[in-house]
Amino acid sequence: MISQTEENYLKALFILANENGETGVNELSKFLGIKMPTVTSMMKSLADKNLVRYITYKPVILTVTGKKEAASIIRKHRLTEMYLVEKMGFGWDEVHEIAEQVEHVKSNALFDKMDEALDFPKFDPHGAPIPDKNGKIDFPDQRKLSECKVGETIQLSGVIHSSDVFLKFLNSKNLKLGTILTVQLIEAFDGTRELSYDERTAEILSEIACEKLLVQNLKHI
Amino acid sequence: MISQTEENYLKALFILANENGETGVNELSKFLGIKMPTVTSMMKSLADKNLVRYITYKPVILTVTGKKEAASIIRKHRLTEMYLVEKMGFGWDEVHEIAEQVEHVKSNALFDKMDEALDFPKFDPHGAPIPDKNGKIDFPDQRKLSECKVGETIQLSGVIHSSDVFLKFLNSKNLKLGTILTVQLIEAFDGTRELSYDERTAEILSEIACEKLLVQNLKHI
DNA sequence: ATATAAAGTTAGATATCACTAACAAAATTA
DNA sequence: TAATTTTGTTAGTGATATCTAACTTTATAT
Ligand SMILES: [Mn+2]
Ligand SMILES: [Mn+2]
Ligand SMILES: [Mn+2]
Ligand SMILES: [Mn+2]
Repeated sequence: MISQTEENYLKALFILANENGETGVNELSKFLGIKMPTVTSMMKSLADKNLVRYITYKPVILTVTGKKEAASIIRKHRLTEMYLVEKMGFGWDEVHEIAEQVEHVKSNALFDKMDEALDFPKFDPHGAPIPDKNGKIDFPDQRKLSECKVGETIQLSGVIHSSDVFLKFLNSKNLKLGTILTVQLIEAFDGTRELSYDERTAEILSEIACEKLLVQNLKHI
Repeated sequence: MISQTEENYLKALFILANENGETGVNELSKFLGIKMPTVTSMMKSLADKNLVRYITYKPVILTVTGKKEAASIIRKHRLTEMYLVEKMGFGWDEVHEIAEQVEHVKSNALFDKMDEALDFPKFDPHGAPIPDKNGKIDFPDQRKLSECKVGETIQLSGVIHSSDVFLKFLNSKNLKLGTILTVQLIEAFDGTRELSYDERTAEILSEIACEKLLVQNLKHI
């Protein structure tokens, strides 16, 4: 049995993994808000359970089993968020904390029912891909809005690390997933962007905000 | 903050409370499947938090705060069961274990949404009353089927301590909440009942089963 | 190359929640 | 009333998950 605490570590490792699938103890510690010695000892115990590969002073890597477990929890989290938004009338800024708890419920049936009721969604309300039952994730062709050039027209398709403060800010600008944007201007001095979308012709967004927004090219018919 | 573990103790105390609101440590221990010394020490710690009144060798009583907390958890449990059955297509024999976990989710909004979606139900799928937000429970006028006399016609309105085995057994007999029953015969020897309902004229039910079924008088128009 | 900073570990403490073994009180039976 | 059973407590142990303080290793900067 994997405890709720362990599940949160596995999920974090999955999310933080770099290109090599590695995560430093310090990074993990900061992300979870748990002190490094606690993380170190948890890594030892996860290694004993064959969920991570861990050598002292080296970054941590999820095993195949660990990766599968992590993906399963992320799947539950994202299905829950989608269900709360689509079927229960929550806003996208209200669901993360609830999903953080519901993701630990031991019941495949519950999440299968959500999946079915939602007609097997591929993305959560923040545009993050939902892993399938085998833990496979279908990453869409996204880049950051901050990487787009002046004149480009793209579609908002995701938000990174969606804090409710940021999501409420997007609400106030009427920015939603699916919104089609054109980059009108990039301020050379501080990277501030001027964007047009809907009826808005010159909405201003800081570079920091643009780094948290994911976009895709428009789909042609 | 009340932990998940503590919540389960409070809920049990609420359910087991006798006429005086008391529960013995032994009874609690058996109900929760936790050894008595553990229960004793938990009672001390709940008393420190002012959730129970506890004097050594005396039965335990919930304080007003404790009772309120317990009712709130029971409310969450029963709303969840109702939501799973009514909105997600689960059977009444499949929801208890899931609700046992979901009841601990810290989010008033989640349960308020369920309540609203269900149009503020008064009973759960097993006929148990759902406490209101203030913890008040509206007990219906129920008695056990085993207490009914030959010739009485009543309506099935609840099941006691609903294990999935028992519920599946009721499914197999096509017994549901709302079913109208007539007691045709009570076997003097062992208390076995012969019942008629729907198109069935002589369905046999053991006394043990009848003790687990709650009925009410038919409502007149 | 050395000093400093950052990252990571070890050791030891604490809280929570469980257990067994041994004992004590209360209730029941003889 | 005395013996026995049931109920309940105390004491001591262990697992899990957290922390702080002190130390070590690795990486970075001078
Ligand atoms: Mn989330
Ligand atoms: Mn979580
Ligand atoms: Mn239940
Ligand atoms: Mn529970």
